[in-house]
Amino acid sequence: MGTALKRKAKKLLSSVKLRRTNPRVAVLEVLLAVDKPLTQDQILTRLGRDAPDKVTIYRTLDSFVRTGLVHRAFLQERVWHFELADDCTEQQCHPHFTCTSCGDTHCFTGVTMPMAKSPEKGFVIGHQRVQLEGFCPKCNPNF
Amino acid sequence: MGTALKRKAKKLLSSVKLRRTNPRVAVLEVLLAVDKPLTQDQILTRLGRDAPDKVTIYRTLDSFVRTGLVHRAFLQERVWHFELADDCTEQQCHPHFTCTSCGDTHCFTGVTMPMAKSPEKGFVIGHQRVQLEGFCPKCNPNF
DNA sequence: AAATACTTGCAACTTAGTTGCATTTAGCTA
DNA sequence: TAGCTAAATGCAACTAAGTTGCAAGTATTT
Repeated sequence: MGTALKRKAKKLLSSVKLRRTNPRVAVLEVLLAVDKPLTQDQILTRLGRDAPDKVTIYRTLDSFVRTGLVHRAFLQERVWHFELADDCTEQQCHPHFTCTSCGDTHCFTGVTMPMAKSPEKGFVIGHQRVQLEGFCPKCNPNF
Repeated sequence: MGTALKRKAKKLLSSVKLRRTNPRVAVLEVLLAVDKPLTQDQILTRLGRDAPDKVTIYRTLDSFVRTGLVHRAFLQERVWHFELADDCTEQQCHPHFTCTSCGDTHCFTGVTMPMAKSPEKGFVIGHQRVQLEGFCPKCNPNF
């Protein structure tokens, strides 16, 4: 893990007043390095040999979500995906694309979607999530 | 359960060449009556006293999804929601709204969203899903 | 009405997430 | 810098929703 990432991770932790523990720095480093939504299990795998307990990762991510450092991006196949919350507005994140062939997920960061409008009075739309499915370039047969 | 619904359910079953069994008719009746996404558990509850086994409901819904009668609308809190597939296009369904206060889900059937555009060559977007969160009229404090 | 392939129900399993509790540790204070 | 204390960790055990295997039952076909 690069030292620059480590430094960035530590800075982020103190910015939200979370204790700078090894598991937290490690998990945050992974998310900073990858910069796309990962499941807890994927994070665990990437931490490799000396990864903390899965419960620690669970609670670590929970603390990140509580402090707004990280978003629960979406639930796919009964698994939460987590990603850094940096470029998301209050109302919506960028769309997420999942390849139905290889299962890989990509952030469509540059793509903006208009907010849906309530069909009738009384509904307050606080947050909008857009999920896309299809083939990624790697799995696209005519590409 | 109304006899009209039952008749409609039976007709739908034969239209997709599925055997007309009691559990299937019952589950389909529930979905026809409610006309919004329900979880397997919600369906089980609505069937009440003489509901079939939860595994039967699981497999029943599976057969409905296979034949295109029903959509898996989305996964919320690790639970699939199922709804009739009638008014959905190939590319997208209507947006779904979930109240963060009472947890109730509504279909925004009248609301259309533009399809997201791929940010780079090679991605094929086959399906788009839009999820909304906020307060429903019942839970909206200023309504 | 009999044959048969499809359905059902039960039990047991899987997986991701979650909780309780004893132990350890980061960051504060003296 | 040592000691204190609240916060964080790891282990084990639990939960919920979905899933599979298999024997028994049933809808459709002939």
